[in-house]
Amino acid sequence: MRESTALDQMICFQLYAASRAMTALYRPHLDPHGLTYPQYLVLRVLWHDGPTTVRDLGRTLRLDSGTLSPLLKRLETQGHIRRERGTHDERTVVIHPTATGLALQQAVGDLTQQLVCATGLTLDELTQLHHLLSRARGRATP
Amino acid sequence: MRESTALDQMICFQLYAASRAMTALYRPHLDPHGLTYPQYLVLRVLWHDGPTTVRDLGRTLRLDSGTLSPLLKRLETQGHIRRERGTHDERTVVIHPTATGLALQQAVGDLTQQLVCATGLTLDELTQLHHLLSRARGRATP
DNA sequence: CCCAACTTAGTTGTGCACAACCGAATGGTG
DNA sequence: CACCATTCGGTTGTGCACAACTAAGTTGGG
Repeated sequence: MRESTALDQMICFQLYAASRAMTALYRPHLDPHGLTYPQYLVLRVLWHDGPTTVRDLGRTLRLDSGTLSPLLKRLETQGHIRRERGTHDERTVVIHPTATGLALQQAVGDLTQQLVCATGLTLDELTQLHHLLSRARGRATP
Repeated sequence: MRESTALDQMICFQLYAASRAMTALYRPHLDPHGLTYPQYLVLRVLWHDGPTTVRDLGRTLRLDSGTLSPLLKRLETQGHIRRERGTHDERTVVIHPTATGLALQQAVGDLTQQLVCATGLTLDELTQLHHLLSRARGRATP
């Protein structure tokens, strides 16, 4: 089992390094719009799902309020989102994308092709990678 | 190409989420020793390679001095490492593991088995994942 | 030899992540 | 109704990441 030991260690480091490398690939495309990668993820959820509570954003992105609250405050300052108290449950806060927040979807555009090219992986390999990552995360975050 | 678009996006998010899930798996094993995951990575390099310059640590872990300098300062405060100016090139700083730093290798022990179990991936799948992550990162960080 | 270009490590400032905690709102139970 | 555990969003404090900059040391070309 000697290889396994080294391999597992490397997997964890590879994940850590690959994740940072990917966000570095996004950076030059997001920077011109004043966005960070986590902010972009939040906007993607809003573009796809419309107004969303802070709770649901946290569940989707697996981030807690300690991370989301200041991030949302920055997006609000930039005018991309609007906060609104929930009506029937006043504990909740609903995040609405504003017109400028929605416009960003077109402005940022489709980053897919450039990133697929950057990795050099085939569509088949991307599918495999997606499958393995889902499984790896499956038991870890039930 | 509709699937490709969604897939690529998901890959990047999956990497991001999987990486955080993995460090979360390490946390309970490292916390008792007062270590964070990046600190553990630094120590692993020192355990494996012996005294190492800050430059080489950065190259190996793909972290810059802005990240490493304060991290190493904390490891030094904890008594796990010692800094020493390079002799023939006084710009360099060589990081030496101390006795307590080396002892941590035994204290932390082998986290492999528990983490392999946590993911539920087979050895074969781990090998695939390792391969794909290397390739994905390959062109991104030449 | 001398100086300009480069390398190395460190500092500063911003923005995540996450643990720990807080107060307000909610909802079930006696 | 009164009580209390739970949920929700926010704040605080610590530790990465990374861009931009600095200062000290090194090196090669004139």
